[in-house]
Amino acid sequence: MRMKGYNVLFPMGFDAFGLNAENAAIKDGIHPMKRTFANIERMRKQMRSMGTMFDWEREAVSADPSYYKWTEWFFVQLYKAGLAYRKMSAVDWCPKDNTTLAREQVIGENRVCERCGTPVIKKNLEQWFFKTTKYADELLRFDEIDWPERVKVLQTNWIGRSEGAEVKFRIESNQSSVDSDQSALDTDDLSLITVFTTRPDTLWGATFMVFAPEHPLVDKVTTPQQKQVVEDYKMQAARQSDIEREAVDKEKTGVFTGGYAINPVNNERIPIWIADYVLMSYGTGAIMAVPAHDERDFEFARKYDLPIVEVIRPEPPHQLPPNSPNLGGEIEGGELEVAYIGEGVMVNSGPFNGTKVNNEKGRKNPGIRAVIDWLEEKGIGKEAVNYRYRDWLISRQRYWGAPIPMIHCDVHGWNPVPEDQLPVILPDDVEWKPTGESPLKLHPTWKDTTCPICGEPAERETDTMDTFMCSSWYHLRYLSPHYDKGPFDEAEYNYWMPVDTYTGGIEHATMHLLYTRFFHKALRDLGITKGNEPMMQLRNQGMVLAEDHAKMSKSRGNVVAPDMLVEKYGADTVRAYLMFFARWEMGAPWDSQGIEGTARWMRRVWTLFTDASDSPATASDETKLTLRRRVHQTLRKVTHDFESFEFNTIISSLMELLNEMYKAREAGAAGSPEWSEAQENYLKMLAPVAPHIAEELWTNHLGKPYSIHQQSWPPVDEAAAKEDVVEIPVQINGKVRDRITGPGGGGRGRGQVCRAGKRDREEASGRQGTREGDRGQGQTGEFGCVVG
RNA sequence: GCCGAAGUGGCGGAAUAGGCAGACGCGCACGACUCAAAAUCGUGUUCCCUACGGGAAUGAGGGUUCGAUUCCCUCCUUCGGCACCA
Repeated sequence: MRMKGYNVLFPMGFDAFGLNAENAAIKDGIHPMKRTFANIERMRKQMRSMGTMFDWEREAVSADPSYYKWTEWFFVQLYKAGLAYRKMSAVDWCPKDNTTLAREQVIGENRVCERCGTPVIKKNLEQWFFKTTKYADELLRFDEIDWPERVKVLQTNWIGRSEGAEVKFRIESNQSSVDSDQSALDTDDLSLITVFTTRPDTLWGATFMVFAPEHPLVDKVTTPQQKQVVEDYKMQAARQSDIEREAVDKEKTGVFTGGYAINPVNNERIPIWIADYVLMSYGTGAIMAVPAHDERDFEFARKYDLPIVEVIRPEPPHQLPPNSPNLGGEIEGGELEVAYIGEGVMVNSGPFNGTKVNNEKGRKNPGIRAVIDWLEEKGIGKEAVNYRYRDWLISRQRYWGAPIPMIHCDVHGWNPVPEDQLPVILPDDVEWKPTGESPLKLHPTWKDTTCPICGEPAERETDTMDTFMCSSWYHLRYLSPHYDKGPFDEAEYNYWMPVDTYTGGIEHATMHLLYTRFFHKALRDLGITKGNEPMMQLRNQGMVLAEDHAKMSKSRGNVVAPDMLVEKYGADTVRAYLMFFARWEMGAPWDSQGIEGTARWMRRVWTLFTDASDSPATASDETKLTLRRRVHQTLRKVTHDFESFEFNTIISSLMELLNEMYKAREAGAAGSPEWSEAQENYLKMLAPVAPHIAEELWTNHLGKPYSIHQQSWPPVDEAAAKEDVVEIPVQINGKVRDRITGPGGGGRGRGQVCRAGKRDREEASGRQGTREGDRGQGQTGEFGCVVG
């Protein structure tokens, strides 16, 4: 890119806070601060030895107070904008790391901690959150960015948008309610319960309601007779781990509360049950159950003998294709065998009987659209959207992170640390080894401060921030890491931002990459950043696995150390091999033998350029033209492949061209202008791959001015790259029958169909005797070809 | 169950607006140089066959086409994500 005349900023920095660093420090017994900065120093050395061209002037380190001052500042800005808030809820807790985690940091169906792999548990705690859900809809839009489909799909699934309706059900007044506070139930607000459904068209089939066991209204609806079973069930549900509870194949369980609700569309009295298949954390924690058209409700209704009312009926059989399977059981009013999820017409649905229902979601479905309009008109429900996405929990009960700059006063509650007092410095004299408590809480004096409102004694927040907070804005700090009047210098921002190309692993898809997009959009609304997206082009690199096909890790002892390789083979070979040995986006297991081939190539490059066998050019014109054609074809390919991240084929093209050059020299091309051009272009193409050898050969053997890295990228001479003869095979029945040659037409843009003739296909087949005779009988086959 | 990605030699991987599959490299075999080895250079290396010739083959099976790794349909396998989300 630099050789193409762009000003490129390739910064390097260290996201040095966080569990990884802290846990490693605990293990080694070395203070995380000391350990972290020692590690950074070692990595800087490794990077330099690889010949990387980072702009070290712009290095940023998130664990440095000059950095986390602004991490804290951003927190304050978000707090002031109402995007940071504190709430009590059931949160994920890692029992090994002794901290809460964000929903994104709980991985897989075993629900393990993203850092240490320990299964997480739920705890009811009051924690700080960022209101990421406010941006859910906008985060689903990717039209401005060139990101891999994979990442977009992962983010879309993670946000999990579903369209439907909210419907209000009245809870029947229950004179004999367990709750002694009768008045609570008498008010309209509390006697209404809202449910979310994606299928409002099935409302007439709602024959019971189910609450999550933890639902706050459970006690209110439970009758004295049912109190004991309800309490028992709640206890049992609470004891179960999430994994047990969420196991899909588990048989559904639940108990009747004794209470009833009124289905607002037909005033039917329907029983209210509690069951653990309804989750408190999604929607409103209560559902309307439509057993005829929902598999889960169906299973539950069957088990507990609850009524099943069919409200969607498949179209009459004569409209179905013959032999189509019985869609959802008996149509003639009998008992359904399974829940029917497909399309059809509404029945038993009062004013909507006969309305068609298809498989579309939301308003695109005529049945759903009609019912939503009707609900809104009647005031008993409205169109609604629900997400599985949650707000971002950022509190960590850990030491090694940026302090959350908030102060709690008994009188004035929570208030941010005044901006002129930032940063809140992370003290280094704490007991940072694990005790199960927030380390900062145990510091004798650190938390003592005064309330910014009244000046009376108050306490600091002793939790620290999730490190993903640090990494949500580090691209901005690179712009001006030494700037102290703000998080970044606006002039630099205007010059560089947004990030043109961003690379990283796919594992960040629903964490860092989602957080940083949220962060950018939130800052945009605060007037701090511009544009809608922080990173325009994203490419994911694969992972280099160890030779045993496992992930490289110190504990497995299968790590290949880059500095050892550099020492053995030199930086150029290591760099080139890393580009060559696997597809960049895929990654592959390391192959320590394969690097020999790349080393051999480097030696052959060296030999070709340093052998003093440049005799007067004796090669034929054809040899020279062919050489030139190969050079420009390679140039075209290499230029293209750099842009599309196909680094492995860059190396193989350069290897091929080198082989061609050896042949051309053999044929006496050395000394000709074409030879010189080939040499120059070869080194220029080699320069980004193997910077050291390219420079050495450029300045010392070709005698060109220093530095090759400041040369401009050579343009492709399309005329020279053009093949002058193109041969197209013509095949019949998979056999090559004929060949047609024509002038090379410069690659693309061909499309002239030439009718080379007509031939009876059967005759052709018969002549080869490879085809059964009844094929294509009597037909006249026509074959064309395309000439370039 | 739902969503997504990927299946090509012993290995990493090439080739997709359809055009001689296996580029390039690893490994392996043979040869040259050498007293010898290493390095280097050269030749060969998908599989099968009555082998100067022919046949099969890009996860499996169909389809479109003169021609399919590439486009369409149905499956299978592997990996990743989500999952009682109403």
